[in-house]
Amino acid sequence: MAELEKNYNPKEVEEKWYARWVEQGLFHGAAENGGNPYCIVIPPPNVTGILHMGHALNNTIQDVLVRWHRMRGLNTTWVPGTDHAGIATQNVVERKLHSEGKTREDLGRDAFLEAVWAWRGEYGSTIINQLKKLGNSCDWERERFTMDETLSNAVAEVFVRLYDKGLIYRGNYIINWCPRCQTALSDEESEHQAQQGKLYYIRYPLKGGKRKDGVVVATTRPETLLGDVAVAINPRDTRFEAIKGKTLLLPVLNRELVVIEDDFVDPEFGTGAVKVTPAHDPNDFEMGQRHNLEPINVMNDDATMNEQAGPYAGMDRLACREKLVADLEAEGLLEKIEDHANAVGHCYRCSTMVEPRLSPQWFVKMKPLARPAIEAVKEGRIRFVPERWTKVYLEWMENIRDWCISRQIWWGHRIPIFYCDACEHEWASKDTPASCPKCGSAELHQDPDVLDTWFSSWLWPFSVFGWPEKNPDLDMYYPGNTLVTASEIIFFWVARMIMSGLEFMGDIPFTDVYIHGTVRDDKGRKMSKSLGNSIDPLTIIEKYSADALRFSLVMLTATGQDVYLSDEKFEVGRNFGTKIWNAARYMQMQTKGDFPVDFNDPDLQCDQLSPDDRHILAKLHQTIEACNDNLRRFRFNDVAKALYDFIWHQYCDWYVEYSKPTLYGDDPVRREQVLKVMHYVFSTALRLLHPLMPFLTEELWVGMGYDSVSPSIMTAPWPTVKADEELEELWGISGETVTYVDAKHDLIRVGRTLMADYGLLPKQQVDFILRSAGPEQSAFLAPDTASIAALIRAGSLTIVEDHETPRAAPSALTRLGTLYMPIENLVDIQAELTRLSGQLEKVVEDMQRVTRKLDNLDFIKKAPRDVVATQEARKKELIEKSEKLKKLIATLEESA
RNA sequence: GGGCGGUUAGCUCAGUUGGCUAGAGCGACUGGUUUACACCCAGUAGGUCACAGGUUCGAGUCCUGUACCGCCCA
Repeated sequence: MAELEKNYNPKEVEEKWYARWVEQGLFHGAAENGGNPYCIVIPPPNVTGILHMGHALNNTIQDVLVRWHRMRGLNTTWVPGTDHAGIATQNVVERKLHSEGKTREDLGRDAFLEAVWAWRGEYGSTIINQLKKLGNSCDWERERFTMDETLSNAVAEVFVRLYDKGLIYRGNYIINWCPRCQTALSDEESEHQAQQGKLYYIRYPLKGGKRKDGVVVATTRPETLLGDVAVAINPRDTRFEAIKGKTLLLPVLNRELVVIEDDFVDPEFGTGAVKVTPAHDPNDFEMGQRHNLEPINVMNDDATMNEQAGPYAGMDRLACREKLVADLEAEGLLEKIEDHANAVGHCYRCSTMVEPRLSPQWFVKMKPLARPAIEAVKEGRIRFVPERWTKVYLEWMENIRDWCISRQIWWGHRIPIFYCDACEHEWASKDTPASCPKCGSAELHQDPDVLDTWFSSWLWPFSVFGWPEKNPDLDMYYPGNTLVTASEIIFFWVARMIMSGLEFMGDIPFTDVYIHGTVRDDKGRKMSKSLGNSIDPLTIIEKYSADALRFSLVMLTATGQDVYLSDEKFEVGRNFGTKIWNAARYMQMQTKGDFPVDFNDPDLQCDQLSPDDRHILAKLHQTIEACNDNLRRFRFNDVAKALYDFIWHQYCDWYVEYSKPTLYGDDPVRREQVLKVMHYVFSTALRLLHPLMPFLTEELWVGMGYDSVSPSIMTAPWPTVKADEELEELWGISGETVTYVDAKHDLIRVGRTLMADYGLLPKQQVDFILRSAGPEQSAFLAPDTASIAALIRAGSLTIVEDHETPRAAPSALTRLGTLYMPIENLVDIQAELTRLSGQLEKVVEDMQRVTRKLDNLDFIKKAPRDVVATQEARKKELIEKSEKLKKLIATLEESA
C-alpha cells in the first residue's frame, strides 16, 4: 500500500487512470465475450462542437449507467462518435475560406469537400478529446462518424429502400428557407422565437371602384404582398358581401387579384380579409392549391427581391419592407400599423430569420413510419423517464408532417438519385450507375443536394454496428438499453430513431429514454456563447477535478428538472472528494502496512462486534439498497445524496470518530474487528461511488490495496445487498441495535449542545451524569460510557439508576435517559429555567396537537392502525417528556 | 391559442403510494490550533409549503380556480 499524499492531486490522477483504462481495454465490449448485453449509443455531438455543460451532464449520466452495469457484470458497450453536422461544418469551412478571400464555388464541389475533410482531420476530434476529460468510459474502439463509409452505406441503403417503397418523394412545397445558409430546413430546424412585430393594415382598391371601395387586409410581412395572387375571406363572414366575386388591385404593382372564399380564414384576425401569397406562406400555399392559383415567387435565394417584385427587385427583404410601407403610405393605402407579438422561425444553425418559400425538395412520408413507433410507446415497449415526455412524443407523432430531407449544401450524404439526360428517367441507386437502366444512355447526372444530417443520425443505433451487414455485434447490442438525452432533441432524433429502428431492424432501438434537464445559468437562462454566460466544463475540471464536476452535476440535477449552475456549486463535489481522501488517509495511518481485505468476505467475528460496528454495517446495506433502487429508477441525485450522507455523515462523522478510542487503544481483538469493518465498509462505499467519481475511487481502490482482490475498481463486482435475516445471523444486526445507536447519537448531540449552550470547552473536562431510562438502556450503555464521553468531549459520563436524584444542574431529555451536566458555580438558574420552560412549551403544544387527533373518533376509526399506534406512542412519549421537564424545573426552582 | 413544468428556509433545491414532528447543500451567526480533513469540526437561528376554494379522519402531496415565472408546439 503506497502512502497517500496529504493532498489529493486530481489532475495527475485523472490523466494516469484514464490512459491506463484505455490501454487495458477496460472500456471495450465485444460480442464474443457473451453474457447479457448492456448498450448505450452516445447522442453524437457535432463534429464542430465544443464541450459545454449540457454535454457534461448528458455524458456523466451515461457514464454512470455504463459503469454501473459494467460492474454488475453485463457485457457493456457505450458507442461514441460524432455527426458530420452538414450545415454547421460547411459554415465553419466556408468562413475559413472567406477569410482567405475565397468561396466554395471558387474551389468547386470536390475540392471543397476535400477542404472539409481536411478541416475535420485537424479539428474534428476536439470534442472527443474533451469527452475523455470527463472520464467517460466510451468504447473508443467503436468510435464512429456519420460520414464513415459503413454509416454512409447505411444512409444510401435506407434512402433507396424508402424511395423504392414510395416513402421518399420529391415535391414542390413551402419549406423553411435559410437565406444565409442558402438551404432548405426541416420544420424542426426552424426555431420559433417570440418577437414584438407589427401588423400592417393595407387597403387593396377595388378594380374600377373608388379608393374607399377596396378592402383592408392585415399582414405581418408586407413585402410578401408583391407575391399576392388573391384576397381571401371566410364564406360565412357577411361583412364582405360587396366584394365577393369582384377583382381587386394589388397596390403598387396593380396586379389583378381575385377574391376567394375559404374556411381557413379566421374572421377574428385583423380585418377578416387576408392576402394570399402561395409562394411564401404554407397556409396560403394550401389555399392556392384549393383555388387553383398560380404562385408567384418574389424572392431570390438570398432573400433579396427578384424581378417579380418590380421596382423593388434587388432590394433585401427588410429594406423592401421599409420602402414598400413608405410607398403605401404615400399612396394613402396604409390604414394603420399595430404592435403585434408573434413567433418567427429562425435557422437553428445561424439564427437568421427563416423565409417560408416554395421550393422543390425531397421529403419522407412520415405517417406510415410513425404508426408502429406510436404503438411501441403506447404498449410500453419503450418507456420515457420522466413519464410526462411520453405525451409530448405522442402528440408530435400523431400530428407528424412529412420530413424535408434535402439540403442545398455540399457537405453531407449526397442524395442517391440519378437522372437520365436522354430519357429523363429518375431512380435511386446505392452505387453510381454507368448507364440508364431504362434507355441505356450514359448521359446521367446525380441530384446535387445532400441529405439532412438527421437522416444519418436516425440510423445511429444500428448503423454504428455495421448495418445492413449482418454481424455478431449487431445481434448482441441491438436493441440497446437506454438513450440519455435532453428534451430539445425528442423530435429531431429520438422519435426518428424509433421509427427507423422499427422500419429497418424490425425492432425498437432502446427500451428506456431518459430525458434530463437543460443546463442553465444561475439566473435560469440557457447557457449560450452569445450571452457569455456559459460555464466551461474544462475550466471546472481544471479548478475542481472531473470527479467534482460529475458528482456536483448529478447531485444538483433532480430527475428531469432543469439545473441552474454557477461556479461555486462545484465545490460540493470537490469538498466531498477531499473528505473521502482524508478518511482514507486516516485509515491508512491506522492500518500501518498492508491490511488484506477481501470485500466478498470481511471475516468478522460476530461476538466481537459492538453496536456501532453493527450500526455502520446496517447503514451500509441500506445505502447499497438505496443506490440500487435509485439507479434503477434513474434518480441519480438521490444516489448522490445517499452516498454523500452515508460517507460523510454516517461513516466519517460517527463511525470514524467512534473508532478512534479503539484504534488508539490497546485491545488487539477489538482493534482488528474495527479495522476490518472499516475496510469492508470503505471498499464497498468506493464501489458504490465509482460510477459517479471514477478517478478518485480508482486511486483509492489501488491506494488502499483493494486491488489485491480485483485489479481495477472498474471491474470489481457491484456490491450486493444482504437481507435483514442474513445480517442478523452473520453479524448480529438487529433493529434494536440500530435504534440504540441512533439514540446514542442523539444523546451525544444533546450533550454537545449543553456544553455549547454553556460555553464550555473540552479542556474543562465536564463530568456528565445520565439517569438511564431503564435497565435495557443501562445494559446497552454500560460498555459505551467512555466512548460517549469522548464523543461529547466530556471528562466522563456516569450512568445512574432511576432512584438517585442528581442535584440541580443543566439537563436535557433523550430517549436513553435524562442527561445532567453538573457544573460548579456555573449554573445560571434563571437561564436554565427559561431554556427548559421553552422546551416544555413546545412539548405541550405538540401534545395538544396529538391529543386533538386521538380525540377525533373519525381518526381512530378511519386511519390505518399503525398510524394511530404511532400517534398513541407519540402521545405517551410526550407525556413522559413533559413530566420529566416539569420535574427538572421543580428541582431547579427548589435550589433557586 | 394548446400543452408541459415551476412557485417549499436569505439562496439553490429535495420531499416518490396523502400519515410531516417539512429536510439537504450553500449562506448567516456562535464557538473550536480534538493526533484524517479549516475544501474541516461542534453548535444555533431561520418556513402561513404562491394564493383562494374543495375532497379527506388527515393535504407541501389529490381536485378546481387565480396569479406570476419558464419551456415546447401552433
